[in-house]
Amino acid sequence: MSSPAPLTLDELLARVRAGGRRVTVAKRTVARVLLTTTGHTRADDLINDVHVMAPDVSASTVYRILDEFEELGLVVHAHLGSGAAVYHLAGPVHGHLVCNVCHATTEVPSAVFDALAQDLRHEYGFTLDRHHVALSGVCAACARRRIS
Amino acid sequence: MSSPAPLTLDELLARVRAGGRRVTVAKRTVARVLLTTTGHTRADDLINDVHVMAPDVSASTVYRILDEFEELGLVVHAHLGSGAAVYHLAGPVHGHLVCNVCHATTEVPSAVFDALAQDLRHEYGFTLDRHHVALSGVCAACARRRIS
DNA sequence: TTAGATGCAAAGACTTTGCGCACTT
DNA sequence: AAGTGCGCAAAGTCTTTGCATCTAA
Repeated sequence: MSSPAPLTLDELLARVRAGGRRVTVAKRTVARVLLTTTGHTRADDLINDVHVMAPDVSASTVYRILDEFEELGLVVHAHLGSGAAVYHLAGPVHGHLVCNVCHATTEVPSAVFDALAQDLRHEYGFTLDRHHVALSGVCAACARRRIS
Repeated sequence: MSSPAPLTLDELLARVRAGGRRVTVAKRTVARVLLTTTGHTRADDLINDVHVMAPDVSASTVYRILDEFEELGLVVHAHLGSGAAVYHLAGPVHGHLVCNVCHATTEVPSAVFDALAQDLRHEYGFTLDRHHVALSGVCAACARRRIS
C-alpha cells in the first residue's frame, strides 16, 4: 500500500541500467520530460516536449522508450476514452475521472475504489488494476453549465 | 432504474423514423446484426456480419449508422482499453470488467457501482456515466492460471 | 568490440470525410 | 421531386515495425 517515493532523474536512469538496458540521450530526455510534466500526457505532447530539448529524437523512439519504461515499472499509461493514450510516471496509484463534455480529467485517490475492488474480487474473482481506472461521466463544472 | 425493454427490429426502425431519419437497407441490416449479436462487438466484426447479409454495404456506412443509432439512443459504445471500440444495443445498463491477460470482458450489473457513483457525486461533483464503465484487471481464470 | 538503441520511412489498425449517384420518402 | 443516405476511395489519427546505422558499455 506504500506509495513509491518520487523518483529523481538519476534514480530513474539507474533503474533503466538495473533492468539491463542502456542509458541514451533519448531516454534521458524522455525521462526529463516525464519528470517535469504534471498530470497525464499524450504521447503526442511528450514527443513535442522531447523535440524542444532534443530535436533529433524521433517519435517512434519515444514510443519505444515509453514501452520500455513501462516494462520497467517506471511509467504507467491509460486509455481515457477515445483518442490517444496518456502516460505518466508511476507514482501514487490513482484513478481518473474523465468528463464526457470538456474532456478534463481529474485524479482521484485509489482509496475511493477500495470498496468496489473488494466487491469485484468477492463477486467476480476480478482483481481490479487500480492504475488503470478511468471512468467517464460529467464533471462538476459541466454539470453546472448544463443546467443553466 | 427501469431497464428499457428489449427492442424488436420494427421498433428499432420506428425509432429511426421517429428521429427524422430514413430507413434503408444498410440500416435494416446493421439493426438486424445488432439484434442477433450477443455481447460487445467491435465495429470490425459488425462490418463482417453485415457483409454476410448485404455484401454491398460499406464499412464507412456501418460507422455512420452506428453513430446515428447512438445519437438516437439505440446503441451504446465503449472503449475497452486499447484497440477498437465495442458497440451494443442500448439495454440494461451495465459495466465491463476487462481482463488484462486474456482480454475477456465480463458484464456486471450497474448496481455494483451505486456506492461508488454516490461517492464520486458527493466528493467530486462527478456524475458517473454508467454506460461506459470499463475497468481493467485480472479475471478469475487468469488469476488462477498465474498462481500455478 | 558488439549487441542494443535509434532514425527514417513505411505500414498498420481504426475511423472519418468528400463527392457524386442512388434510393427513401 | 427533393434531399438524405450511400459506396468508394482517400485522408486522418495514433502507433508499430523493418532495416541500416550508430553508440553505450
